[in-house]
Amino acid sequence: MAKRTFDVERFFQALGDNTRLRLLNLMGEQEVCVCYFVEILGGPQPKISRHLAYLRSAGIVAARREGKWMHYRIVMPPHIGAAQILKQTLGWLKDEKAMQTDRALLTKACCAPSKYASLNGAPVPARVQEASCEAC
Amino acid sequence: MAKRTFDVERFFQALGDNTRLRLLNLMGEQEVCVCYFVEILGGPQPKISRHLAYLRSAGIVAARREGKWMHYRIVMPPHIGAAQILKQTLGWLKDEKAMQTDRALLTKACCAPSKYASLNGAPVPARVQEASCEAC
DNA sequence: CCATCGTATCCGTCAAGGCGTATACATTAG
DNA sequence: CTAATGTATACGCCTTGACGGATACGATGG
Repeated sequence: MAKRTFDVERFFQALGDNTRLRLLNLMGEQEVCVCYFVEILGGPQPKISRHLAYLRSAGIVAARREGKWMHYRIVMPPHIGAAQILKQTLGWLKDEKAMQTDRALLTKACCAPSKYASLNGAPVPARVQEASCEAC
Repeated sequence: MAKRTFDVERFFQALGDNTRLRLLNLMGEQEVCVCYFVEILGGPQPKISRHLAYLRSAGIVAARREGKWMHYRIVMPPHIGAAQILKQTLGWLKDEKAMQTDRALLTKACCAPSKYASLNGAPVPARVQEASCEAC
């Protein structure tokens, strides 16, 4: 189904777009529902979906369906070198101011999804569900 | 002259091409003349030149003229995160079989440039010049 | 069943970028 | 000066991919 040899070019190309970097940053170690991406990044939903499909085709993220909601999470590439690069990139994104803002918005949205008209009843990301949510 | 804010997208896009990865791998820590790139990668010279220009525009390599020869070397990006990614990428390339082959060809070419018809009189890369050349 | 909601894919358009070929530029040799 | 050599850019062609908008799909609820 997937490619048997990891495509290095595709991997770096997947990282070469700011929207995709923002998506990866929001996922971090947790699984996030598409509706939050749409809410936070603000663009039209097909745009988000297309970038997620790109990341999936590059072997960087995986999707899981839960009812009508799709959850995306980062998966480490089978290639050791690429996995290290990806980890390092995620770590560096955490230091970027704009990325921190995105993450803060995600935390807020997950703690009070009812505040967002379009997110009523939306599932909460896995990691946030367990802890750190009473901090809000 | 150069961009004052480092372009992250451009940086990753620069790494998303196998020809450019091969060029970076050949440079490693040493300065290499364009004629060696052409010799080893085998393609038409304008192709090499265009990829080098791309790397230069992304702030990853710098050029130095010496007579009619141009020497290219890797320069660490001003962005700390990007610099780490670049270092890690270079380290991983050293483990790739195809990349090792390229490096071996460069060492051979530098030790016996007269064997290559098109390289007569070509300048030898800085690092090879100093040491490790009697190993051939 | 049909309606609705979340998500994915299709469509046309456009810009970026890869390629080969031809040509321009820069430096040195004669 | 002109010729030759190393390198860079210009050109045309083609593919990839980003976008907005429309539409299709999939699951749930009535």
